[in-house]
Amino acid sequence: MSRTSKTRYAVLGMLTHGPMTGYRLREEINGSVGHFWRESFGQLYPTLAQLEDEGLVRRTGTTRSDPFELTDAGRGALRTWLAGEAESLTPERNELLLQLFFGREAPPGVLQGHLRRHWEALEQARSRYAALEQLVLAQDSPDRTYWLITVRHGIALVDATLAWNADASALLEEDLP
Amino acid sequence: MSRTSKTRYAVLGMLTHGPMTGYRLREEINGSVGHFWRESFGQLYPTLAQLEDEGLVRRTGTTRSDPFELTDAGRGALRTWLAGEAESLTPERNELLLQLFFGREAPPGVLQGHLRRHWEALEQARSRYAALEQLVLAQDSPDRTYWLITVRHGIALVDATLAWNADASALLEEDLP
DNA sequence: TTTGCCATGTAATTCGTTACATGATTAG
DNA sequence: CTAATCATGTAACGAATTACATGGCAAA
Repeated sequence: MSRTSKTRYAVLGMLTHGPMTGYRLREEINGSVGHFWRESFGQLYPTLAQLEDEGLVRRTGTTRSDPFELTDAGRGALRTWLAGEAESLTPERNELLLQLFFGREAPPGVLQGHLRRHWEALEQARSRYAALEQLVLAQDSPDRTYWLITVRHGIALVDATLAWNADASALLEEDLP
Repeated sequence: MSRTSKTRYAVLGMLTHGPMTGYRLREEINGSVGHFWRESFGQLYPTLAQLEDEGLVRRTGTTRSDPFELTDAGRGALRTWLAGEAESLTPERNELLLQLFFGREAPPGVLQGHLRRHWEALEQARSRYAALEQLVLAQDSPDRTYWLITVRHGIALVDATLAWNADASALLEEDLP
């Protein structure tokens, strides 16, 4: 868990793409950076209210469903965060790895099964990334390079994990006799 | 955040290596699987107490500082978990990627700086993994293969991330003019 | 007119970390 | 004797998800 929430920067950042309602904001976030950053309403709305209080964000109109836009202060806060160093992420808990680590206790075969299912999930993720990459490459936006970089990250990790998965399966096989 | 805590399985699993106190347990966990699973005392002790209540774990002696050992029920619970499918992990939030995604708003040069520092951290992680791998390879334990698999996972991810980092830097350079 | 989507919010709950407090034992 | 390490626990806090509740509006 992060020491302090970064939800605000996801919001401020997305609003550089134009005014949006909270609802839309969440769709955009989970749609575009969903592979490494997701937001829930329970997190989003309180954050949005706080940003409004702090004057980093304002409604473009007067009704409750008018979209929000970035204020100058908001853009400033975003740039300050961008210039700062990201908190190094604490190692993520990986349940599959934990199972493998204690694999000696597992009935024979189940680990291979786990790896096979994991492989299939990875393959699916791989195709989603491939499609997303094509989409980004077809873009003509000043953001294109930045978006491409984040997609390539996902691809790099999935490919590495696929290779590892195959390696792990082979190691398990060798170990059987 | 995971739906239900898996701390208990880290504990039960570690106790297959022999009786241990809570203190020791935490050292062992953070030492051996620390690259993908860490525990804090605030999490560990209550979990241990609960496991004792459920009869999955018992003190080897009568004093407060006697180590815990696995009961038959505990080993059974561990095996049941091992046979089941791991919860698929929700995509981890990655602050650096978020910064890169909104990179258009960043002052020129800072992103390259972020990537360079990230590179250096990765290099350090890489050497730690290399050392750990040698350690595991030198082992002669029935667990060796399983341990190796988890170390290789770390290596695969770090290597992939290093390659991506270089790629990202290059993309940013191209984008400058 | 009713189904579904857009939109906003809150409450309950869970997970987890950090900080704090305490005491026993051991090494110097 | 005293500092470090081993050992146990709790309290405070924060992040985040899930579920729930509400209402407007548009299309079928």
